[in-house]
Amino acid sequence: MAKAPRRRRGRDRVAALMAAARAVFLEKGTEAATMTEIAAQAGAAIGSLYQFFPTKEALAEAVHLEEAEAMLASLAALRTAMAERPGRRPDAGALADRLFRLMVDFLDAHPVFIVLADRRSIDPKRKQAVRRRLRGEVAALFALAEPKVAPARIEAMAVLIPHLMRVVVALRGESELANRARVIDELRAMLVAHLGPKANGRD
Amino acid sequence: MAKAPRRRRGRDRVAALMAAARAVFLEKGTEAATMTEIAAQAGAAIGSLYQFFPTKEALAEAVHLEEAEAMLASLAALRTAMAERPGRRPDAGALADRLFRLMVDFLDAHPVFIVLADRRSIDPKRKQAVRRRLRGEVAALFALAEPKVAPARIEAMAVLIPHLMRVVVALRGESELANRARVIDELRAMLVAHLGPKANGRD
DNA sequence: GTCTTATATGAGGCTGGGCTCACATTCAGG
DNA sequence: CCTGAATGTGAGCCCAGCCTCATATAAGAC
Repeated sequence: MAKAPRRRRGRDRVAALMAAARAVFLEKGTEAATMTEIAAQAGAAIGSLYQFFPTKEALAEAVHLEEAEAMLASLAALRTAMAERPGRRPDAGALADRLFRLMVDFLDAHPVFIVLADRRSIDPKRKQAVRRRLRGEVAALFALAEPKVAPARIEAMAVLIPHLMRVVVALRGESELANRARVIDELRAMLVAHLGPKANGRD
Repeated sequence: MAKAPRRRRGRDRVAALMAAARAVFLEKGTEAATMTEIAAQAGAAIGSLYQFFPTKEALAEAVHLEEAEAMLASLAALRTAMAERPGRRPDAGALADRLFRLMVDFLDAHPVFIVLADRRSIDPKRKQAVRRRLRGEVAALFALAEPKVAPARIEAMAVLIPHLMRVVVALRGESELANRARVIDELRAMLVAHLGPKANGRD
């Protein structure tokens, strides 16, 4: 955002514009979405949109960053919760289960996140930075849960688990799929079993 | 393709045009790719491109279909090979391993396939039809390998395994990722173990 | 109340890119 | 050869969509 709002009305406008952007980006994708439609959906004139977001790319990046912060906040909350209860720490399998569910819930509330994380409209450097932070959080969680697991393995899971969300999103995108819940559950079970107490012996 | 080529020269042109389309779609995505650039890369005039493909969407669909047929052909070949050796049939885990590797290899040779399978440029009905056929092949393979596995489970895996390829593609798309191979291997191991001899007891 | 600055507006400039078309060239069959 | 069909060509039409700007209004400071 080039010019941050300074008055109350401006902040409300920006909130409405970003909400509209989320909706339109989700429905059409970032490239097919038009600035005109976003402004209209927010009940604003096109000029107002450009008042706060100098380009379409800047708008996409602002939304992407906001979504990413929400995701990171969820993970950070989980981490502090775990840190405060050293006695009840889950093992790697249980943690993976919680992480998977947390991310699925997040996608319910923020379905546009992966759309933006994928599309080319956003500067690869920014996407990379977000991924790095995300992985850092996931790795920290695993390190907290089971400090003995090999760092290379933790790193691999920190890369893999967020990417598994793409599968969930793709499954949701299929309109005519009878056993969607079943498939998602199968994926979760696969992950949890892989990290379960009996399975973390590999190197 | 609205007008199929009738002469030798026309067939060569179409081949060159589709090759260029694959390259440009892969590099820029279907929406950012321009018909002008595709024609140029094929060494053809823009008019020649429109001679054979009446619209950009038709071109994308033609490429998508061609890629899909190649994928289906690989699977069909595996199936007939298996059917001809009833003695040496792999169990579900071993089959999943072969399938995973086959698909990864396919993505090496046809990296544009998932790009097209994802993007909105292609009619959802067509994409759905391709997915259905793909799932049919995978399910048939599992049914051949282990007829005893519950149909619902086979169906779930037939949905899941192709979608796992999205993860592989996403990993490949990350330029600065040190342990890419390691992560992909972890994913494969996870899948194979899930379907291995000790694991297919769930329902 | 007045002044300054933030915010609002939407007609229109401008450009890129999908697509057309009138005309040129090549090829196969007779 | 000759002729018609297939193929090749690229200037340019057309329009959607990003973005600008001149002008108007609201809101906070004093």
